[in-house]
Amino acid sequence: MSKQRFTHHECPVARSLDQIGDWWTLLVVREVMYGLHQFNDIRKSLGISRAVLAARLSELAENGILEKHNDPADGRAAQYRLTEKGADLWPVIVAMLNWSNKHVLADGEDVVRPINPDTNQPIEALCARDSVGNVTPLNKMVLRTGASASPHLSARITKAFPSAKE
Amino acid sequence: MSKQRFTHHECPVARSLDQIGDWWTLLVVREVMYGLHQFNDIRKSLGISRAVLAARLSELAENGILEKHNDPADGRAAQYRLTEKGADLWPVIVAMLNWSNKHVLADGEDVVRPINPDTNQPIEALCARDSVGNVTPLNKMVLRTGASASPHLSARITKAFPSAKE
DNA sequence: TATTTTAGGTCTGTTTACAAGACCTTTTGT
DNA sequence: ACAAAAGGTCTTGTAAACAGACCTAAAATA
Repeated sequence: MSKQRFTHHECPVARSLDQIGDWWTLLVVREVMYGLHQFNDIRKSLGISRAVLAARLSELAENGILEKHNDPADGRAAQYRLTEKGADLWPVIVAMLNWSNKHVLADGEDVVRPINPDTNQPIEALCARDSVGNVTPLNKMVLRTGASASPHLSARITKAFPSAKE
Repeated sequence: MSKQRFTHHECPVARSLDQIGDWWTLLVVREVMYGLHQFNDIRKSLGISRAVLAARLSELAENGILEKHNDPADGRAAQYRLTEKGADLWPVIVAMLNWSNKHVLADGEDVVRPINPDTNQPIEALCARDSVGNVTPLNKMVLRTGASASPHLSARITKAFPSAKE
């Protein structure tokens, strides 16, 4: 059987991995975020094969994460730009960057850090702002299922996050 | 040639994808976060093949994201538990969950949301707390390179995030 | 005690995905 | 007119994912 996709999984995390979970995909997004917009620039920067990059760019465009534009200055060239959906992957990238800086890189290795430009300070941790404006550390957040969740998932989440009970 | 790994990439995001970017890997972590700790429970919940799950669990354990314990009550069973490094993937999961809820799921689909248990409100957006305690929206954060970055990467990041200049 | 079931795998054969590099088409520069 | 470049596709070889059979040790059952 062919490689399984997560398109029809119930869990939103699985559904997102269906769009950004392939090998290379998130790195292509990151390259565009970091300012590369042309096929060959991305290819050289990543060392990815032509066929795979073409496939990834086309999937990302199909999923509305990137948009392919014609370069007005060069009829051969294409310009890949992030959509709003693509730009909204920024928190995912920052979360992975923080995790990597803390747990993957060697001690003392300092490659790239997120910075608050107002204070010029590195960020310490991610937190969450709720719909009434309260800010809470992420490790206090819990999950709760909604109307579209199956009874099975609701039971699991309720058990895993008991403090989320009404 | 075999599939490329990102172990020796300069970028921390690539280095993290080297550990959590394989197909199924992050879903296995999520299942453990949601309270499944046994091989067969994870397998049935995800519908993953035995061989692939065994490979993923072993890679996750090698990378210090999970720990395999003996079940004291059942000599056959193993207990897979998150390490601190594994638990620290929570922000990544939450970021993907938010993105998926906003951009992947259909309108009105409400499967699972992160909730602030103090206020009982859903979270609106992720934000960042810097090292002096200031909280900023994530979209204001910029990247800056450190001492371990190559000149090439430093130039790219400086160009992509001009507001991060000293 | 003997047998069956369960947990957690490994092994086999098939299909798919990724890698390297050749090749192609259109546009650009000389 | 010719060469180079942009952005691909195509081909071939290897690695990984799939379903399902098989295996071993421990537990439950008869």
